[in-house]
Amino acid sequence: MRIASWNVNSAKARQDHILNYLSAGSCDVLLIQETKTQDVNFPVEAYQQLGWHVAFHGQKSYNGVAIAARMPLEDVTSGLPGDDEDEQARYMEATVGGVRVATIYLPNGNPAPGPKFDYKLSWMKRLRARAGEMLASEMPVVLGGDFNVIPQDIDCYDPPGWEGDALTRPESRAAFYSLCHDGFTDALRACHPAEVLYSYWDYQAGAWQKDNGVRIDHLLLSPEAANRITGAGVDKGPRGEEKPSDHTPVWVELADPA
DNA sequence: ATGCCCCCGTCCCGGGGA
Repeated sequence: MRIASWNVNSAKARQDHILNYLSAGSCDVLLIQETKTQDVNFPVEAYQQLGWHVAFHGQKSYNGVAIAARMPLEDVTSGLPGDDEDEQARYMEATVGGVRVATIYLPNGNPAPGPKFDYKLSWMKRLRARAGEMLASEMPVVLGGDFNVIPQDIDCYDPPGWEGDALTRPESRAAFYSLCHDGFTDALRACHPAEVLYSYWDYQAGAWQKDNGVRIDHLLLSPEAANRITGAGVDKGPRGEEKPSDHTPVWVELADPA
């Protein structure tokens, strides 16, 4: 089973890109972020016509996540627990093919320091709490999405230029690695320990052409899922298409359960 | 030091993104 994650920067503006990606057999499950549309306007019929299942959790203009899958989606839950006041649509879970998946659009957190950075860190604390519950379930778990964290300097084309940014600050990296210390595996880094891998290139200043990228889209696997990894990588194709998202998909392949 | 570009919306500018 191949699970991919893609921040599409608008489900409607990127509808053809997404459907082409699914039709091409690129994955079995797609974790989608930044749908930027309310649930009432989500183009659900387009997915159903392809024979795919889809669940979505959105809001007007900003944020929004979705999960598309060949197989039925079970036990869908929307929203990250831990703050009833938080109305930003950034998190959803489902069980598909026996794997518990989460689609994550983690807050950017800039400017840092400041209230937006505080929100990012508190959100990551809530994510760690929820992730701990999922670990305890001993299900195979895949946390996939736009984490808005550049884990290491190798994941950034210009580390000095990004110093102090919310995506590279020590507090952000520590919160990301606390998930790893708890037992989650960064699938792309585990499969490619020394390779430069990027998943996002800014629209501006010819970043894509110059390969000025960063790796901020991640797939974190619980031990029960990590034991089944047969490969992981970046699909750079979609970033080079006409009117692309500024992110490109990352994927992990899991062997069938033993 | 700033903007480059792109998305959205009771929409032709401004807020937000990373």
